[in-house]
Amino acid sequence: MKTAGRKVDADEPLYRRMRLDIERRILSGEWPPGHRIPVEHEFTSTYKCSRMTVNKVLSGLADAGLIERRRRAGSFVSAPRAHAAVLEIPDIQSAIQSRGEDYRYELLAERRRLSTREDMKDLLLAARQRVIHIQCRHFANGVPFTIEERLINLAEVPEAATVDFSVTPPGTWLLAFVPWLEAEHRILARQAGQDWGALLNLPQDTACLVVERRTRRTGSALTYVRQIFQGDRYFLTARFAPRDGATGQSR
Amino acid sequence: MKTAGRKVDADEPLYRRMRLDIERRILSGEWPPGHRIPVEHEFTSTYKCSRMTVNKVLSGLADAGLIERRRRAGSFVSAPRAHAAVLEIPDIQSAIQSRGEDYRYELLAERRRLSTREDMKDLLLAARQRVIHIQCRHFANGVPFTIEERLINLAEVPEAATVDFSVTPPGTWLLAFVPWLEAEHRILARQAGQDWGALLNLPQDTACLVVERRTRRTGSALTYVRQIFQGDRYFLTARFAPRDGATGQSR
DNA sequence: AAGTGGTCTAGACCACGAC
DNA sequence: TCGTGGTCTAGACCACTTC
Repeated sequence: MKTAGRKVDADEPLYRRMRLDIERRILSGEWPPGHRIPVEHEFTSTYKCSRMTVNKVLSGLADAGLIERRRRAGSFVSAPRAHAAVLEIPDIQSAIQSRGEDYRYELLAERRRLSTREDMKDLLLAARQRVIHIQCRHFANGVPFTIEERLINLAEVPEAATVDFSVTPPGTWLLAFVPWLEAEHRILARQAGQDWGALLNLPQDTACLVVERRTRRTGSALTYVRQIFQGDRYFLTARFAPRDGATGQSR
Repeated sequence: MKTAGRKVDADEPLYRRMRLDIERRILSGEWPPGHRIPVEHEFTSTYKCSRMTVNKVLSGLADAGLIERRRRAGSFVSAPRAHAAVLEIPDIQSAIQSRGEDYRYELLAERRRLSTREDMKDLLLAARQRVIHIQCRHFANGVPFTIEERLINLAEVPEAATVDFSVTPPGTWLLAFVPWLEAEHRILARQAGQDWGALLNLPQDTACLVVERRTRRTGSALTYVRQIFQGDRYFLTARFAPRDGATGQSR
């Protein structure tokens, strides 16, 4: 075992150059969907490296969905999966402040109660639980930016009972307090109507963007939130790169 | 080098069990954000395996954004990044048909022209190019489902000049023809207005969901599309799982 | 200076599945 | 059957960064 160590060929690790090479071939269409790419052994010759290194690259491409690997058959360029995009839905407070705007928060209503039938559906509850129901409003530069309606499941997040939500926005508190969750989102458009119009200071027929999110660990949801934005004042952006991007910009 | 080969401990490869173990600790809050997790060498003892195997797991967690790794300092649980979600934006035709509904397509207008100033912005063109401008409509069970306005950059996709878009929906053709692209999405809400209302058979003030997408390889865009949906008839769903999900459901 | 992760090797055995 | 990928080892040297 003489070994490694020669490394630095161009300051860029071998596996990354290999990965980019292959991605380029796929993205350029040189290797179209369905194309069988070289087997691992061929890559070890081409790049003069061990099979482990090749395997790391090809496994990564398979994880990213760019190729599919089948034993005995080989590795094939995948067909693009419609359009998958990574959507970043930021904390409202951070979003407003990061744009250099002044942030203000207002609690409109807070009720603690036993879950209604609808609450149970929103929170995926199997039985009645105590919940907190919050309605609040976020301002950017003094103008209503979004209204928020939120349920917090006290069975899953008992600490929420001790928080003063007249001061602390529930989203900000939850994000800081509860680590790493799964979330399901639903995005739709709806007319403001009387309630939303009054709260967002908009004509009743204005189109609003509605983002609903259910946040959970495994079973019941911890919280359910519906945020309403003026439709053309706020928008979501999403980006898809064949990975390296979705994987978290990396590098 | 005696070796490997003992493998099958529980039908589940070691690296996956290790990965799930660590994810569980992070998701449950046992290892909260900022927590320093054991160093690679400790894991080799715990799991009685080589450092490569541990490294594969921890590197994967770092790619997924669950931990951050710093030389000499160690590996730390990340703070959750707002809410990242994987948004699937399907091909219209597939989406309608996969719900068992009847799909119909109608070309409203097609023009071939030199890019206008606005086209250049939408397609990120540096110079004037020939483009195809298409307006079309998709029906589900005979009812207008979405209207679409699309630009195709003939400099990047010359083959589009030969396609009969009165028969083939441009999105379907592009998805099948052009492999693996990057895409940027913008999602917003807007009132129907006169044009959209007439085409979607809606009152003018109806809230519509607007999805704009620019698809590119590296430089200029290949195509730019704006799709308009009745706001409460269609919605987007997105899901975030701390990976394994975004990485492509895998498994 | 020393501990940590980053990368890599040259093997190994296994399981799957196309042939 | 046997080529392919799947997983794993027991080392190695390096680079970085904190101590």
